[in-house]
This record gives sequence, C-alpha cells and structure tokens, in this order.
Amino acid sequence: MENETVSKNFIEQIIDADIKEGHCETVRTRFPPEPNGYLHIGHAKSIILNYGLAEKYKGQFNMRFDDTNPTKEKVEFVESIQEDIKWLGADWENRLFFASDYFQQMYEAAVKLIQKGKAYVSDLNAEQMREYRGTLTQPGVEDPYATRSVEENLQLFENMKNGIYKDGEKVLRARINMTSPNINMRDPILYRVAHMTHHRTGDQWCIYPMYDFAHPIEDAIEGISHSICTLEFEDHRPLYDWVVTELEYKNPPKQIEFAKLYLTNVVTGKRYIKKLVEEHVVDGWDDPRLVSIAALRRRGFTPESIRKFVELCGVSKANSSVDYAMLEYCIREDLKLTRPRMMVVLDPIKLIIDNYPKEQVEYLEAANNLEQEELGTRQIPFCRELYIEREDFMEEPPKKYFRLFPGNEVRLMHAYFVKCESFVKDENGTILEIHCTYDPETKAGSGFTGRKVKGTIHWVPAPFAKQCQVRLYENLVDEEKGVYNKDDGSLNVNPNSLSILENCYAEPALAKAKAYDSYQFVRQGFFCADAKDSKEDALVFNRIVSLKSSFKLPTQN
RNA sequence: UGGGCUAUCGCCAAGCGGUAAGGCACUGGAUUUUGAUUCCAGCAUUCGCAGGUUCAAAUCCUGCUAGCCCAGCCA
Repeated sequence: MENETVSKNFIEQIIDADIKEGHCETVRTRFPPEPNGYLHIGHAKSIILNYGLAEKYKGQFNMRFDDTNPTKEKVEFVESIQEDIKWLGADWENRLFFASDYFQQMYEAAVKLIQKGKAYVSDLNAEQMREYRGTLTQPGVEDPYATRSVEENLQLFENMKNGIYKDGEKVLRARINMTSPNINMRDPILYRVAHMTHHRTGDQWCIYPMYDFAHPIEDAIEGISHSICTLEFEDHRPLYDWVVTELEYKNPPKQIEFAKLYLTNVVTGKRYIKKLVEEHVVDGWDDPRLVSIAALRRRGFTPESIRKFVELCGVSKANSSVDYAMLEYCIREDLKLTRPRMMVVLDPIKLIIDNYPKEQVEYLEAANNLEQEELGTRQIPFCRELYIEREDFMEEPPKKYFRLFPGNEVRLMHAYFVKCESFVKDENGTILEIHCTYDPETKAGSGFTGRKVKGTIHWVPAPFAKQCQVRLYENLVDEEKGVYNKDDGSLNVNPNSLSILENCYAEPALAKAKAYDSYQFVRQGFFCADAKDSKEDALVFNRIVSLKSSFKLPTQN
C-alpha cells in the first residue's frame, strides 16, 4: 500500500551481495529452536526475521527442531513451539524437520572426518579436557590421544556408537588447533556418549552430536543459504565454516549473526520465570504479565502487532534494549481501527437522572467504531439509573476539570447531555449517588447544536449492565529499582503488577465476548477476554494496554 | 591479561568520503461525542574520545575508552 523506501538491514545487504556474486541462487532460511522451553518475544524476532527474508527473496523458510541433546528436550515443547510459530504467521509449509532425523548422516560425516584424519577419539574426562583446553590467555595442550591411527579411531568411534562405553568415557574430537586464540577451535568435541532415551529416536542412539558439529550439517542437508543466529555464536563461525569445508558440501550455508531483542522492564530469564511460577507470583508461563508468546497472546496482543513491532525494532549487531512503549504503540495501532469501542465502567458510581421517567427504557443506536463505519452499530439501552466512573465526578473540581461536578453539564457518550444537580454522601464522605437532569433535545444523532459541552463521559445502564472482572497490569518488575536486585540478583517484583477489579459493569453487548475477543473500552484502553478464566456468565477482561492520556489531576500541595 | 563483536538524539535505527533518514517517546498548537484518534509544528551544527589523511570524514587511517560474548561432554 505505502511505498516508503525502507533501507535494507545488514543481513539483506549481505544476501543481495551473495546473490549478485553468485554465492547462492535461492534464499533458504530456517528457525531452529531446541525444544527445551517456551518461545518468547526474542524468538519472535528470529522467526519473523527468517520467515520475512524467505518471503522477500521468494525463497523458503524451514522449521527445524535442533533436538541433539535428549537430556533437555520434551515433546511438550515441540508442540507449543509449533503452535506459537503458526500463530505468529510464519508458514513452513511442508518443511518441518528434526535434527534427529539426520543422526545417521551426521554419524557418517563424523566417520568421514576420521578417515580424513580430521577427528579422533579421546579418553580424556571432562575435567582433564578442561585442563588441556587452556584458558582465555593460555593456549591449550595437545590431547595425548590425538595420535591414534585412523583405523583405531574408526573402531573406537564405532564402539562408542555400539554402546560399549559409559557416558563421559570417550568423545570424538575434531583435530584443528589446540593453540588457537579462539577456544572453540581447540579440538572441539563433535560427539559425546549419552545413554538416554531421545524423545523421537528412542534408544536407537547412545552417541549424540554437539551443536557445533550438528548445526552446519543440518543447514547443509536442507540447503539453507543463510544460517541466521545470535551474536554469541560469532566465535563459532570459524568452526561452522571448518565443518562445511571439511565435509566438502558444494554450496555451503553461511552463518550470519544479529543482536538479540531485549525489552526494557520485562523478565525473560528462564530460571526467574520458573521461580515466579513456582511461587505463584504469576499464573503459569502464559501469565499476561510475561512476554512468552503464549503470554502475549493471552494478554491480547495480535500476531500483526508483534510482527509490526519486530519490523520497527530493526536488525543490527548492536546490543540494545527496546522500550516497552514501542510494543504498546504497535498493539494500539493494530486495534484502534479494527476493534469495537464499547463502554465499561471499572469503578462504578450510580448516576440518577431525576427527570427521566422511572420505567422508561429507550434503545440508542451507537456506532461500534466512529472511525470505522464497517464495524456497524449496536443498541444500548438507556434509562433513569446509570453507572458512571467514580473519577468522572468531583465535588470540588480543580481547574480544567471538565467532567461532572455540581452545576456542570457533560455529554453521556452516544446519549444525552446531563447536568449535575446534587449528590448524596454518606457519613464518611463517600459519594453514594449523583443526581442529574437530562435535556431531551441533546439526544445523540439529533443534530443538536444549541450549545457545546467540554466533557464526554462513558456510562452503562444500571439494570442492564453485565457485571464483570477486569484485570489491570503494570510491569512485573519495579521500573525504578531496575529488574534485578543489585545485592542478590533477585527480581525486584512490583507488588502492583496485577490489580483485579471485581465490580465492573459492561454494556450488554459485551456479554457475547469469547476467549481472545478484544475491544476498546472507551477512555480506558484495549481489553481482551481472558482465554483461561472468562466464562459466558463470568466475564474476565485483561487490559492489553491503556489509552494514551495527557490528562493529569493536579496534585494538591 | 588472549580472541571476537559493538559504539549515531531518552529508546530503536538509517547512513558505506560530498556536508546527520525514519520510528517510538517527549513538547507545543488545531480538530474532536474517547483529556483517545487525526493533523500540523518542534526535537543531534553533531556521530564514544583524541589525533591524522582529504577541498570535504559519522563514513578512510592511527591510538585510546566503554560495553557485550567465549574457557559445557548445553544450544
């Protein structure tokens, strides 16, 4: 639609050059998670990046589970991950792969390296391995088993595969350079022994390839052109290239690294979230205050808003933390013209229209979205007793308060002008009810232009309103103190991250809200029916995000 | 103290030797049946710092400084 010229990110520039120079004919990307947890907003960046690149270059996007370590993986996660990616809209068509499907090829690749004299079996245990590896500043020392013959290595490796050895007893190492300044090149381990049942291959294998060996092979087998990963793998690139070169793949994939997406004031650490779940601070991994894909979905974020957000953030190699306000902007932007704007009173106070006949009810037609006519209209019953927002009335208003106060007239949205005549207080000074008179001539849609009124407030007809629960959210962690406690590294949890309002009143049309249905509640924000807890006769709404507001009550001093 | 990477507005981010895009946030002002939206205007003489090359440098060179990553038989 819009033809704004968006500058290309550095990855697109690399791809352009690769195509121009003939390094690759088609673009093929992949998203390769290990099924060991739930996906979060950071993964969304990678998914959308990889999928988007495939789309832009008319290539293909593969889904691949990097399941090379059975000690950490669960089928539960291979399911939730697929669900989340589908929801985000990244379509892998029929290309769903598992690294474990390539175990035989990886085994053969290892044999090939042994035959080339590029790999050997070592008996060093983990501790010795660490000692021989050296440190960041000291070079490593040659493995005493590095001199074994090809024949012996072949036999030993086969024994490893056949389950002759216990876990940790032997490993297969690449023969590269023990004195490399890059620790990853100091004869990295290619295969380890693990007598463990794999969630897909069962007990077929008792040796499993390491990431650095497996990943380039997976990419090469699938014909990936650009293997995009995060910055911490930069030091692994020489090894990645070593593997595809030694294995002599014809059009080897190219690894490109980008910076992860961090959001300000959110919790992403797995162990922190685990603790929050265990301590019941949050209601599971999909608690709406979290930023897992499941949590964002439950909160009411849309795939479009997440995609927009990732696009807005851009891609670079600079570590950065994106302001949460950017995410809020994206969801407001998506919902503002696509969702009905309804009236819900969160903190009710009764308003009685003294000059409106007691038993009378009239049905007012209201546009669902004044900026989007296609969204249609609805009928709202109007009668003598209404609820309005407690904060929309003040006995003694400050300057520039243009809501209800004694003697002032406001517009009831979609209805009439009402003027405050009196109010009732109890002995504690709490306002119990407000009495108004209405002017029949000011009916909405009547074309009345006799006078203007500065304030418009929302309302709900008391006898017809649906009582519901509304959940308001703030950051899970304290914005002032920072996410982590400086002393012990614990989380600075915000005690007000969740407010549950039980006594809210929604206009009748909201009774049909189903799981994930979202709306604008006029003057309050965007809300979504909670997928877990909202029931037909016990509605629960999550506030996705508030509306922006430049209104501030002057603080008394 | 080895190696790799990064530094452009409060937060992201373009820029690729010809004189600082854009978005978010923020600040005015107009319109408004949401103090929302929309609209219009403002928002880096300066690119981590210091030198150098050049008619010309955020872009090239040199030297610093700061931050991130690497010593799993994790990915």
